[in-house]
Formats: sequence, C-alpha cells, structure tokens
Amino acid sequence: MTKNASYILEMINNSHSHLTAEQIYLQLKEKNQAVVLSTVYNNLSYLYQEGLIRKIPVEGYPDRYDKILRHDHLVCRKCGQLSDILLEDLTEKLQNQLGISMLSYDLKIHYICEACQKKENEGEDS
Amino acid sequence: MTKNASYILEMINNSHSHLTAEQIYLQLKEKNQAVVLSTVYNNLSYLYQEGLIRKIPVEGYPDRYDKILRHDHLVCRKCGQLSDILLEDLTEKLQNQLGISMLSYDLKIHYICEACQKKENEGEDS
DNA sequence: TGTTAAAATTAGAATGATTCTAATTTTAAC
DNA sequence: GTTAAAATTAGAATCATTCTAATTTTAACA
Repeated sequence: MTKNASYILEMINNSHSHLTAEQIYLQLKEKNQAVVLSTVYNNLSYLYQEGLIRKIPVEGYPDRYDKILRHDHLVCRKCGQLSDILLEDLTEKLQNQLGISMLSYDLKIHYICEACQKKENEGEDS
Repeated sequence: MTKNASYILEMINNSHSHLTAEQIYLQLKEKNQAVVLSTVYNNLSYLYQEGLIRKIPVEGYPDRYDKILRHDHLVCRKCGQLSDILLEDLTEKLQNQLGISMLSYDLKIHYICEACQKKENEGEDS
C-alpha cells in the first residue's frame, strides 16, 4: 500500500461524513498533501477492490466512500443526504436465506430528511 | 400521465431484467415507438418521483429502473450484474428500529456471480 | 371548429463524474 | 548506481445525465 493510499484510507476511517472523491481531493490539498484528482480515483479504486473501504452510490449524486465498520444508511429521497444508522446486523439472517455466499450487504433506508420536510411544509403555506 | 410515460412504465413492469435508460430507448425504437433519449430520461424522472418505479444505482454502472413490487437485489462485485431475489420482508422490523418514518428500503447483497467466479478460477489455472 | 395556453417532446449542447492514455516520477530491489 | 516496476501526473476522452431553447402535441374553451 502506497503512502497516498494509506493516507486516503486513514481519512475515510477517521471521517464521520461520507466523502466524495472530490472532497478527499480538496482535503488533501488543504493539508498540503496535494495530489491530482485521478490519483484520488486510482487509490479509491484500489482500496475498494481490496475491500478496505465501502463505495456508496446514491441516485443522482457522486459516489461516496465510507469505512467498512458495519452500519447502515439513511438516504433522503429529496436531497440525497446520507447519514449513518446502526440497525440490527442481518448478516446471519440473510446468509441463511441465500443459497450462495454473500460478501456483504448494503441496506439503505429511504426517507425525507428534516430539512426537506421543513421545506415541503413551507411550500404548502404559500 | 402521458402515452410515453405509461408505455415506459408498462415496459418496466413487464420486464424481467433491470433496464437502463438506454435500453428502454432502444426497445422503444425497435417497437417503432421512437422517442429521443432525453424524453426517456424525462419520463423516468417523472415516474420515479411519482413513486411508480424504482431506480437502482450500482457503483460504476448506469442507473437501472425496476418495478416497485417488493424484492431485493443481488449485485456482482466484479461485473455489476444485477438479479432479483425475494428475501423476508424487513419493512416492519426496520420501521420498529427507526424513530423516523421510512418510505422504503433498498437491500443489496454483494456477491460474485457464477460467470465471474468461473473467470477467476480460469485465471488461476494459467 | 379555431384559438390558445400548458405540457410534452425534440435536438443537441452542456455538465459532471469517472476513466483512460501516455509521459514522468518515485520506489525498491539488485 | 542501475534498472524495472509501480505510482503519479496532466489532461484528454468518455459516458451518463441534465439542461436549454425551439417545436410540437394536447386538451380545454370560446
């Protein structure tokens, strides 16, 4: 693992948000660890393929990268905002229902976040 | 709902695969119901926002569209192939664990499909 | 039936995320 | 120190998707 890769891995593991490739790129720049955007993508691909990070696609938004540590996600239908939530671990239950061997699972709960709900209500007022 | 929208909705509901916008566009062309690609996107956005279809983002592949009828998905880590699987309905269980109101959930099981497993094994031989 | 306004569609440009390519630099082993 | 492999860079290219403005269709109404 190269210095850049391990630095990016560390960033993702220490972050409490769900970084996009670009956010990682910008953070690196700020910390004077500047690299080029394609290097960030390269390293993210590498880390993902090695199973060291999670990659979370959300409809209509750039992919986000997340630590492996098991947890689930809430996604706002309106704005795509992503947040963490820890629900009951389903690994065993799912594995029992499947005939095949599961690498992992990805559970997203769709909802409307508070901010968007507020906006909706305001819209109704006028 | 316009003719195009309902036609596209019907296509999705009758399809056993998970169509991309482009596949829908090509199928329409074949059936002499030709429209332009942006119309397909417009209608898909509309149908999705109305909650009449599902939109499935898969890392590194174009979005796919699916019928609403509850079911879960298997995704191949290697090739992105998507297939249906019907697992125990988690709606109630999840709703109980959440404080908020859930619109829906999206469960993806990651695995390596047969074709990719075969390829991997062949690779090892040589 | 002709008129009109709204909605849908078209064509194609624009955007944004991501990948690719070729050249250059870094790394690490000999 | 030399060399080969791997990583990085710079920027072009690609692909999916959205946007814009012009045109067409639709459907209600005069």
